[in-house]
Amino acid sequence: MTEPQTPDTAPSTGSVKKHGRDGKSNATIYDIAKLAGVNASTVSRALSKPGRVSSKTQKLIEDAAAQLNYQVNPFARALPTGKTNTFGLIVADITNPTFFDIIRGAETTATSRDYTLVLAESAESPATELTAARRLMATVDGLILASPRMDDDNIRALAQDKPVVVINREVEGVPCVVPDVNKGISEAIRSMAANGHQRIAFVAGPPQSWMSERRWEGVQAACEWSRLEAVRLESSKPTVDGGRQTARDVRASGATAVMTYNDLLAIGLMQELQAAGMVVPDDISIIGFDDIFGADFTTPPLTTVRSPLGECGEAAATRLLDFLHGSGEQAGTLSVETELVLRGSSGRILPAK
Amino acid sequence: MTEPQTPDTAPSTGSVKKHGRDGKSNATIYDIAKLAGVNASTVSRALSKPGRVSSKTQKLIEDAAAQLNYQVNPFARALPTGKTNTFGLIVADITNPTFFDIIRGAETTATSRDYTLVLAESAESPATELTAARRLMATVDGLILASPRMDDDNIRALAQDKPVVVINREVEGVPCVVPDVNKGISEAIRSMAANGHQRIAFVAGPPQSWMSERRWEGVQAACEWSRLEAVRLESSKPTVDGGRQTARDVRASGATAVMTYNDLLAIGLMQELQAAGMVVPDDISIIGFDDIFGADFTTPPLTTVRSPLGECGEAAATRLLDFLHGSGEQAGTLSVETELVLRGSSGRILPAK
DNA sequence: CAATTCATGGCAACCGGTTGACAAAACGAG
DNA sequence: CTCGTTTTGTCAACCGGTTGCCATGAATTG
Repeated sequence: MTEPQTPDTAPSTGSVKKHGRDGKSNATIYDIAKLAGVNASTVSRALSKPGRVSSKTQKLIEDAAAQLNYQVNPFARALPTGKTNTFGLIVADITNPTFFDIIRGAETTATSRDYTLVLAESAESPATELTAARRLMATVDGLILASPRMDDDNIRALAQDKPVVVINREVEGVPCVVPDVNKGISEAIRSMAANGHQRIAFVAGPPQSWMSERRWEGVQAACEWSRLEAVRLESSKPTVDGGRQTARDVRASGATAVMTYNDLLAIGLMQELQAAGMVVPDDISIIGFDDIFGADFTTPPLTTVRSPLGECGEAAATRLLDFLHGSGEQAGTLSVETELVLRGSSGRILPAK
Repeated sequence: MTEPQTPDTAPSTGSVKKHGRDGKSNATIYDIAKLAGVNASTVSRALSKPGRVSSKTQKLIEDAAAQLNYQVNPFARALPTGKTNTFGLIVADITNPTFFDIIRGAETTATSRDYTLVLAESAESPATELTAARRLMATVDGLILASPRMDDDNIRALAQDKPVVVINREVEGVPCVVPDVNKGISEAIRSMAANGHQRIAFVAGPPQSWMSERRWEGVQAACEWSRLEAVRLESSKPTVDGGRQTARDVRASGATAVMTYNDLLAIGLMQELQAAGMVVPDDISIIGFDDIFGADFTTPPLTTVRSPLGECGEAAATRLLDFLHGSGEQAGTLSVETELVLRGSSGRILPAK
C-alpha cells in the first residue's frame, strides 16, 4: 500500500463540524456520492456534463440528489471554473426612470437564462462608475453599462477583461446597443414643420452624455432638411428641476417648439411654462425623449420620441449571454428603432389672439 | 529536514497555466507571499485580521499587494467562510415605481457598507418569488423581501436559513420595516371631513397584499372616528389600467372622495373620470398612496399619503447589515411614519351648480 | 478468438483563500 | 541566565466543486 503521501479521508477529523449549518440546508456532492455509492467526481459529471455517465448511474445520482435536496454551491463551482452565472448592470442613476425599463429588460432576460443580475449605480459620476465596475468585475461573468459616464478608454479596458455591452452609447470595439435617434427625430421635426413651427430649441443634457450629442446632431440635421432653424440651450441637470430652470432660456430663445434631451426636462419645462401662464401646445410645443414612465400623466400628455428602453436592456443582456456562450462574437453596434409618440403637448401654434 | 510529506511548491507544475488569464488581472496571495518573502497564510492574516501580524510584515505585505494590484477573489473567500458580502432584494414588480425608491435606498446602503446588491423580481407571483428567493439564498448573506407575496410560513422558513428583512408587511418573528399608515390616513380622512365629504370609497389592491388590508382597516377606523361612511371597492390589478377600470364602480358608489390602494390606481382612476367629463377635485376628490415618482406630474397633482419608500429600503438594508455584523438582534417591526401630501386632487366639493 | 476501441467511473490535483494548531522567536520577570 | 509568556509566522487541512489522466471492462472488429 502506498501510505506515505496519502492523508486522504482517513483522519476524517472527528472534530466539530465547524460550520454547524442549520441542519438540512447543504448537501454536497460527497453526500450524494456516498448515498449513491459512486465517486464524487462521477456525481459532478452527472450533474454538469450531460451524457458523460451512463443513464443508470445518472438516474441513481439524480435520485440521491433529489432526496438530499441538493443544490450546487455556486462559489465552489465558481472557484475552479471562473464562471459565476452572474452579470452586472451599472446605471447612471437608479432614480431616473429611464433606467427602470432597462433594468427590467436585463433582469428578465437574465432570470430566463438562469443568470443573476447584480445592480450598481454610478450616481452620474465617472469615478464612482469606474469603481463600481471594477468591483463588479471580480464577481460577474460580464457587464452591461447603461449610459456610461466614463471614458471610452476605460470602457475598452474593462472590455478586455470580461465581456462588456454598452447601452445608449457607441464605443469603438465594444458591442453596443443604441437607439437610432434619427427616425424618431425626423418624425418629430417633420411634425413640427407641418404644424408651422420655424424655430426649434433643443435643451441639451449632461456634457458627458454621448446620447445628448447624438440627439442634438439629429435635431440639427432634421431641421436643416426641413429648413427650420435649430437653437441649442443647455441644462444644469437632466431632471425635472433642471427642466424648470431652463424655462427662462426657452422663452428668451424665441422658439415656438422645444425638444429636450429627455422627458424629465420636458416635464419640468412644461410645468414651469404653464405656471407662468403659457398654454401647451397653443403657445409652445414640447417634445421629450424616451417615453418614460409617467410621460403620459401630464396634462397635456407629453409628446416624446420613444426609445425602446426595455428592448435595449433585453438586447444587451442577450448579446452578453450569447457572447458568454460562444455564439455571437461580433462587436458592432446594434441599433434599435425610435419613434415619435404623438400626444397632446405638441401641435399647431395658435396665433396670438 | 522533514521531507516526507511536503510536496509543497517544488513540483510547481511547469504545465500550462490553464486559465491563461489576460495577463495582469489576477494576483493571488501566493504571489504576494513570494514577493514579500512570507507564507501565504501570513498574507491572508495581514489582509483580513488587523493586528494579527507585526506592523513591519504588514507593511511589507501591503506594499507587495499594491505592487501586484491584488484583489481578493470573492469566491475563494466565500468558500471557506460562507460570507459573500452580498445581499438580495426581491421586489414584486420592477416596473412598479413604488419599488424604485426602495431599490435605490437598499442599493445606496449596500454600496456604502461595501456590500453588493443582487436584484430579483417575482412578477407578483408567490411561486416565482419563492423560487427566486431560494435561488438567491445560496449566494447571499441575507435577503430583503419588499412587499412579498408568499406565505408567512415560507418567509419564516427562509428566515431560518439566513437573515431576512421584510418591507411593507408584518411577519411574526421576522424583522420588518413597515410604514405606519395610521398617521397619514387619519390626516387624509380628517382633511376629507373638513372639506365636507361624507362618503369615502377605498379602492383595494391585490388580495395577497398585506398592506392593502392595513390601509383599508386604517381607512375604516379613521372614517369611524370622523363619522364618515367608508365603502370598499375592488380593483383587478394595482396599475394605471386597473385604476381606469374602477372608475365605473367609483361613480356607482356615490362617494365624493376616493382613496386608492396606491398612486397608480389613483392616476388611472383620475384619468378615466376626467375623460368622462368629471372635474377633480370639484366633482370628486382623489387621494393616492405612496407618493411615487410622477404623482405630481398629473393635473391636478395627486394628493397622496406618502410612504417613505427610500427610507424603508435604507432601513431594511441597515437592519440586515447590522444583523450580519452582530449588532441589532431584535426581530421586531420598525415603523416609519407616513404623512399626507396635500396637492390639487383633493379638496372641497363644489355644489352642483 | 485475439486485438482494438470505446464508454464509464475513480483518483487526485487544483481553484484561492481561511484557520486551528503549533513551533520559533522575542520578551519579561525573577 | 533561565524559565514562562506572549507575539509572530508556518504548516497543512479544509471549503465544495471541476477536470485531466488512467484503469477497467464491455463492445466492436478483423
